[in-house]
Amino acid sequence: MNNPLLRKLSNFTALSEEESAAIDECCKDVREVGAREDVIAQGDRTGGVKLLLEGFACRYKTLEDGRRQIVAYFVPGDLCDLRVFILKRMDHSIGAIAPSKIATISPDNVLRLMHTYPTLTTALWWSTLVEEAIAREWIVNVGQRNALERMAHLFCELLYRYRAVGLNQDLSCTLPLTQVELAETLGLSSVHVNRTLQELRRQQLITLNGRTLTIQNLRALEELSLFNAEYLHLDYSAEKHRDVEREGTG
Amino acid sequence: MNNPLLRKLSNFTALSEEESAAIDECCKDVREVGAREDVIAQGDRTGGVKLLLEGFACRYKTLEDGRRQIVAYFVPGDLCDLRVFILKRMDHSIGAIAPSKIATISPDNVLRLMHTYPTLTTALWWSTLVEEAIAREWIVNVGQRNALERMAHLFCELLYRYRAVGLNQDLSCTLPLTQVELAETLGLSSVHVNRTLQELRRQQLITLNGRTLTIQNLRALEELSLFNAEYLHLDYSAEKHRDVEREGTG
DNA sequence: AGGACAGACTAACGCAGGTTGGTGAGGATT
DNA sequence: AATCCTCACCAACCTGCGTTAGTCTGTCCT
Repeated sequence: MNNPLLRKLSNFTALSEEESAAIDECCKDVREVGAREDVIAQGDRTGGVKLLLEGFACRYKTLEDGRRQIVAYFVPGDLCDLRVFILKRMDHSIGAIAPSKIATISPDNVLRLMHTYPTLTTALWWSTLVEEAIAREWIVNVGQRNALERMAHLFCELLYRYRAVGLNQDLSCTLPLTQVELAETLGLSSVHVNRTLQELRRQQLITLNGRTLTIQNLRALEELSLFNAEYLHLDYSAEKHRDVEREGTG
Repeated sequence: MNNPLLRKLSNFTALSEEESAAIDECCKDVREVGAREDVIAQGDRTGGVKLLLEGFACRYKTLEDGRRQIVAYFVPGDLCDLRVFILKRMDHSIGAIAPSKIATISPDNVLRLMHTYPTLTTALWWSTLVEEAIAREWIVNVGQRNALERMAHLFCELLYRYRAVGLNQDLSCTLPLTQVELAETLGLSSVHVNRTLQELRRQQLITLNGRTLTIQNLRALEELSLFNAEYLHLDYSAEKHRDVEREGTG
């Protein structure tokens, strides 16, 4: 199973061979996108659903005066909203941050998939509900947390999301963002992002080398940022773990 | 048509008598909720879909240390997410701000509605896509705009949303929020909300009496806040207007 | 009538984070 | 090898907003 979407959905429910194959079959239309290249631009007519297979991308909105806010990250396995084709135009852009591979799934294929496989439908809805929950948490992040907490929270979220698709290395993951992009994500200036990163390193919570983020002390980072993973709704994998524990003790 | 959901959906597409009746039929289970009363609390098991018929409500998240962030408003006609029942637990709360009437639609009814009426399905998906777009815009709001712009933007959004369900009076609408709640929405302190409201009044952009917000100069308020209504995706009603214009001139 | 309380509003002060204007290292281009 | 970029990083200064600690008004109790 090298399709990250399948790995992601396995956090919600078990999928049959047939269902997995059906999804795989829909991910044949793959495009490579360079770093800092737009996948879809604000104002474009909405096309098919996009699935990030490899790389790193983001949703962002640009204000008329040039200020830019990144409103979501895409890690491999993330879909842009399943029903975008209902809307006429994109109200935001999607851009690659690292070089990426992106599959386009046609509306027809989405509808056919969901019509044929009820389990899959539920699993796909789950993934979009999680995406919405993340958006809400980001509002909390910029609205209530200070710079240090914000950044810590973002790093916790990233690690959990990479874990969910098996793309972490223990407590490390790739972080292909520049400090300016981090600033545009967190609603801070790039100078202050720099200061804040230094503070997180000074407190021995993280290290950064090159494009790799390593979390030194996840527990402490979670406490600092008041991180609560419930909003990621990784219930099934949690249950699996509990089941394994029960089997072990019972 | 006194069901505000129907008025709202009419911004996206025309609905038949039968479709309208089918929705009405699903909104029989109505509950009255007092001001500042929770409808659903964080951690609750997810039940049916909620529809606000009258009043004003919000989604909010509370951090462990007590900080609270309001992440969405509900005006009449707004649904809480159509597929919540897929998730096990609520990761946030929904609370009434003004005394409200709330209909609960069972998962069965949602699924049946969507199975029977394709047009309705699309219209309902549209409404949830708009909800997500609003959440993204709120991230931009707290991330990029300063206090004055933030509040101006919020007021513009509220007016457009009230208009979409015909509950505005020209440039006025109800604003049942306290300054503390506004602060929790905008990621500001209540003191600064007070200062900012005064500044908006000083610039003759708005007036407030009692629970009524009146926008004195919508154009200026939109320019100040870099407001762009596209994210509300009120396409169909815009098209209707264009059609009327064409009919008039052609 | 009088007390209690919620909510709008104010003043004074402090600080988190923004702004400006840098340096310096590394990588790509010519 | 010289030039150009991009990006991390730094110092000094400034300001928007938060914090604290109020007052005042209207409304609901009793």
